[in-house]
Amino acid sequence: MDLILPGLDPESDRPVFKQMADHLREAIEHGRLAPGAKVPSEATLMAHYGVARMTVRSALQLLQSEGLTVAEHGRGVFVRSRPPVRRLASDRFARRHRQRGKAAFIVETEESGGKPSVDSIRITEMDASADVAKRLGLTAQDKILVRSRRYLINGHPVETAVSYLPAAIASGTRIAEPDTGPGGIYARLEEMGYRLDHFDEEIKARMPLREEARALKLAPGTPVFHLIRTAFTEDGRAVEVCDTVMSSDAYVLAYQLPAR
Amino acid sequence: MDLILPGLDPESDRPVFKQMADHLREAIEHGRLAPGAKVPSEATLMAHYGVARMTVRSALQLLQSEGLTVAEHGRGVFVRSRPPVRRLASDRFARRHRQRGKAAFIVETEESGGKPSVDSIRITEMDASADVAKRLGLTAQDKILVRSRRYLINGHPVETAVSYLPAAIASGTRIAEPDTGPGGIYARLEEMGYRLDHFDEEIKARMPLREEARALKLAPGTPVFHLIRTAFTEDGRAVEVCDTVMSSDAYVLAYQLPAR
DNA sequence: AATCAGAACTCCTCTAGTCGAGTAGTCGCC
DNA sequence: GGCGACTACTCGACTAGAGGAGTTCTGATT
Repeated sequence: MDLILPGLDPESDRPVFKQMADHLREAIEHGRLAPGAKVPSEATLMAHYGVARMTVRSALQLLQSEGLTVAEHGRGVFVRSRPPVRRLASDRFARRHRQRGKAAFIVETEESGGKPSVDSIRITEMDASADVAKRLGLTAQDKILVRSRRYLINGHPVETAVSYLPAAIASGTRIAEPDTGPGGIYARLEEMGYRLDHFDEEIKARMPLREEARALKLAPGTPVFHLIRTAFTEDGRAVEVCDTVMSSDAYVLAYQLPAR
Repeated sequence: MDLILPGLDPESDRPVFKQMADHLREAIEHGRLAPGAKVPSEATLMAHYGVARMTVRSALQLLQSEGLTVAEHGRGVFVRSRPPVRRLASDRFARRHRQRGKAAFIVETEESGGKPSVDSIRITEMDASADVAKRLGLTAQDKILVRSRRYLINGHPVETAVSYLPAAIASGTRIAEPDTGPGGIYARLEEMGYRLDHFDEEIKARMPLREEARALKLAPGTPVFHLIRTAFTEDGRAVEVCDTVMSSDAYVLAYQLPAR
């Protein structure tokens, strides 16, 4: 733990706390402070730089907001170690996977050696919101079945998802029950005659809302993927909209684009 | 500007500055503080809540790190107004677009009514890094042509991109010149006989590095998309890797996934 | 040897101020 | 009318403290 940090540049007009953050950031990026390593304590940094506590805290705050460190009350500040990421391939909703009998999330997680679980399953019925109605080609009068749940890997939450389906299709079916059975929602839809053709996915990245940060136990400085997927049948009808929020450091998304 | 904020809850064990941030966040999310509106000044908030200046600043800092507000020195703190987003469709690299003679970025931006521009074009040649070599199926000995540039819309930077191509393919061609000509790199590759088949895209979201934040003039609390695209020819050869960093609030990415 | 109490160390919240610097409006002078 | 000085207001950086609460180590006691 004998990290060597440069001194401050009194000539520079860069604020002291930013200079300090620069030094630490540089040490992290060059591996002198490895993932999981302990960043010098506030007291140590105060002494080394000869500054007040609040100045040290500003520097540490900056690094934390950049997602480089996490502070643990009573223990110290540590360099973030990125958790193993899960790769979402573009063929993840292919029929051949669906027919093997498990939901996409379960299969993928087990294949990569993790223990998948799902909790907070809630099913309600409500009027369609404007956005969902538009995506499903419905009007505001139409009823919607709403299925929300949270996905975890090894007990660690990574994703929340809310599916919206026309009540006319899904109400009273197994889709409206907590356990949708082998292959999940999409397998049930196909059994019911809605042959799926393709999905449209729309991806945004942003900082999480407060509830999202809580639900996914996100460290400060972790953005989320906000993904909205619409499922289309072979006759061009939208039958499901799935709105998911994913911890950005648990996922890499992968897609294949045609060049022709 | 007669925003009404609740008082503090002395019973709560939630820190004062977080309670204040909650109030302001709630006002922003419910539109009582509209995008572009001025958040009450530090002095006003000090008086309203009866707290010290640093406490007010902690609350404002929190909102800023969540990407909800921007502070302007000497003017005030304002609710962030999201810039118009550009949607990247999954067919954006289809041959029919390429053959119309302009690069994908230019066409799309003009279609959505913006003025596209490209700057900071730099072309170098170097040894392949391990990651790029692997993606291109080369060894560390192979030379790589590196094309980096920055894309702007209406003078506002939105994306930086670095393309890596085997020097054996691209060196000495128009791809190694600042202006790659109509249709861009991909059109040149196809002219040279490399018929493109598909692209693999890999998407991560994270907080920007310092240089990225500077190059894209990102407001604090804005994550970036980090997208790595590999171009494959019809015979399965990787001919280009493009590493791009995009301001997350300038883009929505859209993809189509097969269900079969 | 095991356990418990305390000390030492960590980060967290908050106060009460100082000085600095950018912005914008007012008001008087030319 | 135009221009500059002044002033009030804004956020930015920093100091020097306080008490609190969670963690870890250590040493004494059983």
